[in-house]
Amino acid sequence: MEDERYFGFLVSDVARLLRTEFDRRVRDFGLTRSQWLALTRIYRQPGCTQSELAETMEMEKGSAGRLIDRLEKSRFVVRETDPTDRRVRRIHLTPKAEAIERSMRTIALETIHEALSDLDEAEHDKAVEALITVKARLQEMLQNSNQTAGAADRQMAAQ
Amino acid sequence: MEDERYFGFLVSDVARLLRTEFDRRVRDFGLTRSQWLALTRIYRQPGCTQSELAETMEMEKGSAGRLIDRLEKSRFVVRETDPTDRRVRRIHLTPKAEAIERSMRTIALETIHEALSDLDEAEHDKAVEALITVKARLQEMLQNSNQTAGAADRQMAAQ
DNA sequence: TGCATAAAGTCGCCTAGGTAACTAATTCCG
DNA sequence: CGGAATTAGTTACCTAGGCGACTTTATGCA
Repeated sequence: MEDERYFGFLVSDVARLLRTEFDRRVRDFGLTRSQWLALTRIYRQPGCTQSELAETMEMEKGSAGRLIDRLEKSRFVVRETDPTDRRVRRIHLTPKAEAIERSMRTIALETIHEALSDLDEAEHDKAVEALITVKARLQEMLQNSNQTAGAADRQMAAQ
Repeated sequence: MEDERYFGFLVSDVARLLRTEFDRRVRDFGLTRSQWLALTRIYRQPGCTQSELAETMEMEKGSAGRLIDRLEKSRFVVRETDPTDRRVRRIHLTPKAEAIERSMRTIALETIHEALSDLDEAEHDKAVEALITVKARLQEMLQNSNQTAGAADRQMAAQ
């Protein structure tokens, strides 16, 4: 099938395979790739709010909230209330999470290193550049379709 | 955050953004990117079995089965029994699905074209080559981790 | 000050996909 | 031939993530 060469298919396939492989390698740690991604973000931004986390992970706050639910249930994070703003819940890692942060990062680096082992440095750099370019364009596209949706809403509401 | 440059994060982000944008554009058609991907496969392989579809889509047969459930509920495909093997269910597109096949493909091409519009042809080709390479490596890695780990494997392989 | 608007989270509903256990049908082989 | 192993599919349970409605709390402005 010649659309094995289509960028859209390829990038989705690679993302899925990467996630599956990584999840297999870390299953014994009791968390998943998404959860680990969240942990690394919280690790570098301790006490962040859920909305901030959603922002840096580029996902909906509902999805981020549920991710945190699971992390909290597994005792990797705790939610703390903010004394100055009773809406927000600040996220902190537990010692348990901090203890495995390094091992998880090692596994992540090993996994990606192995996955990329057939690329030389120039090919890798080119691919990263291309992905950054495409990602930026997609973010613009999504922002636009968000705006048009919002504009339509406002029109509807005005009537 | 400097890991915006990490291949693993980038490829996942691009895949997710692409899926979200495409899903937004085709929502009015009543299906999703995954469902459309399945339709294109069935279009070129009418009467395929669910296992064959799972194979070409590189997913578990359980996931493929549920995808077909939804497509069947929306009247895009029908399951037919095979007279020579009562286990299998052969999938066919309905006229409704065939009618929108072309429009969906157009939207897919437009979406990916727009997403890639900041890459020149050489950059695009390089990126596709890199993704093909990485995908092949990941498939090998997954195949290996599928095999039950341990010395038994190496014994098997040695024979 | 008071009210409208915006922001932070939560929840319900949806699709998507993996894993594992299970049934039914078929094939393989002694 | 008959029993074991394989294959096709379904199902239950899990995580992940989008979308929208909703509540609670803050903020901004007349």
